[in-house]
Amino acid sequence: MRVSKLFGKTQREIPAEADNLSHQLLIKAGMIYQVAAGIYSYLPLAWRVFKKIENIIREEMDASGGQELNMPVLQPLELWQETGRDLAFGKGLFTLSDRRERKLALGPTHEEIITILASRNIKSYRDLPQLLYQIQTKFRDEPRPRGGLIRVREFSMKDLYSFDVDEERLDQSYKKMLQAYRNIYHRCGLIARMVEADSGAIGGKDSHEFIVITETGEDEVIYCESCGYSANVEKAQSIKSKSEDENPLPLEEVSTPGMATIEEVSEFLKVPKNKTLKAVFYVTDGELVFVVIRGDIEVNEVKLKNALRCYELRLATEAEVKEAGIVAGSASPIGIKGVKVIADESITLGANLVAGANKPDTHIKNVNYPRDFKFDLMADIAKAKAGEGCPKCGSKLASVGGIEVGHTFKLGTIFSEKLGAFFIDSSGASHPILMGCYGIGLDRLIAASIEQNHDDKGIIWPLPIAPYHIYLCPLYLENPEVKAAAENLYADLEAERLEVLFDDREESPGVKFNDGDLLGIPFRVTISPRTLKANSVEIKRRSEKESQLLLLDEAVTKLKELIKES
RNA sequence: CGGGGUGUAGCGCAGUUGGGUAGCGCGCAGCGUUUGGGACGCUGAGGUCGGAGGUUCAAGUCCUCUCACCCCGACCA
Repeated sequence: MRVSKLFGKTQREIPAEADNLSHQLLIKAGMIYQVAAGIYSYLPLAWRVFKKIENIIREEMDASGGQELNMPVLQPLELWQETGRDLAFGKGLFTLSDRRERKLALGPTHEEIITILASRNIKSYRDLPQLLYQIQTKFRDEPRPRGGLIRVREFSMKDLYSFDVDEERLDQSYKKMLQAYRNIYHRCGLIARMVEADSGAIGGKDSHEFIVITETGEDEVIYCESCGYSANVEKAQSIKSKSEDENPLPLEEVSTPGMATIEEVSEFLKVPKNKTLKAVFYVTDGELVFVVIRGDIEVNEVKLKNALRCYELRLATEAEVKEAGIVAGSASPIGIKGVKVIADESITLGANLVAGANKPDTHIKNVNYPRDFKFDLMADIAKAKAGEGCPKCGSKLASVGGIEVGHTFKLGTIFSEKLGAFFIDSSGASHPILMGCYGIGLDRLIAASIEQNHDDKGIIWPLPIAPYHIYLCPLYLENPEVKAAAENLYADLEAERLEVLFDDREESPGVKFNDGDLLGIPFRVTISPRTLKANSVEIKRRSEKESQLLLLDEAVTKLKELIKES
């Protein structure tokens, strides 16, 4: 490909709205163009990267026994109502009506469709196991698209679904996929960390995410250096500090004028935050919920949502709290009525705590559970923090940010039961098929790869996903010798079917070098009067500083070797 | 949806306070001189000032409504 003909221009300045690194570089390199919030066009260079990633994924899926198929984007909304996932996805589901006013959804994922498909085509244990996948466009009306390709509304996902006869076989399929995923990330030049995850709207039991650690990641991983435990913060557990055992003292009301937050109360009463109780109010599917948790711990809303088995969860407004007759700032589980109370397990860690009094400007000292209050449900709804104890080994937990580039779920039988995907075993008995699902976001993989492979000059593509392998960069093209040598070398490289981007523009060396670095092509081949004097070309890896001279005659063979080795 | 911000040439911005000729840099086109890490000179093209309505002799600037985009939070590949 000749740069002079390449569709898409590099930019010297980046649009103000791009503040994420991969987003900035993709735009600066002229690889993507934003059409609307979370909707992008891919220009030829980025599209080549996309297709390479797609092929790597396809190869790995096929190698582990997957069969590729294709399912529709347009899906009847009824199907979603049948599994209740129209509610689970809520507004995230793009919906529309056809000319007969039939409701349709744009598929955000395909468990429903694939399960129906399985129910028609899998009848016997002899038909199992199956690994079925597609690489296809998904639509999700994200509340807030962001970060360029990291979070978009229209994106490409490889989604594979496994079908097995029992848990044990499901585990085997699951393991197979985990290994395929590791291969994929490795081949894309990514270091991805596998962590325990919440299964969210997809549902199911075991779930893992693959997170690429980056500076600008939107996910948080809690992990343990010593035993290797790692989990998304949404799922992570931790051992919280416990205050010293004390004998319960009698309740005592204290005046706390104007003190509403835990900080204020703890400061005012000279009591550490972990010896206070905090009240937090949520509204879930229309109902007010009172959450009690130790003052120094934050509520993990994902865990809370799971504990309540609800679709919608949000913090209650002040008005809603007031309307329920609760005194914000001094709310207390003691003597509260008419509200569902959820307690975090942390309330058992410590004695003689400070809680609200359900009276303005008043708190109560020496509150002890179970002596002083009751609740409707106790669960682990605490957010884990770095510095707390590892749930597996007790060592100190740490935290890092990253981008989720893959998610796997053991679905079990939730979909097969709802949608009637059963098989007959060898004894003639009918069972629901055990399912798993496994997703990788391709667009995000591109973004993550840039986040992990770049320098201040631009992108450094790992060879397997680079749009081209060689940046052929002649200097002083108006010099006939340079011109002839460059054209010849270009023709020879093309003849060997090497992937060459030929910068045939009459630009200054600085412009060419900078563009080459920005585009991140792995090998740069420079030809100039200087190199020709030695009858040679200069070769430089994008990832390294040093360059080397190669004889012109040997250049093609040598480059071929270098690319093969990489 | 809650909070914050921005819309003026392809990109980055000034001009809005105090209404009166549409500006700068980069990029783009032509010519010339340069050029081993984003060169310089000259000439030129490019604008519904996000949109609609209003006030005014006159609106990029004032008023009303509206749309889009970005950032922080709830969502997730």
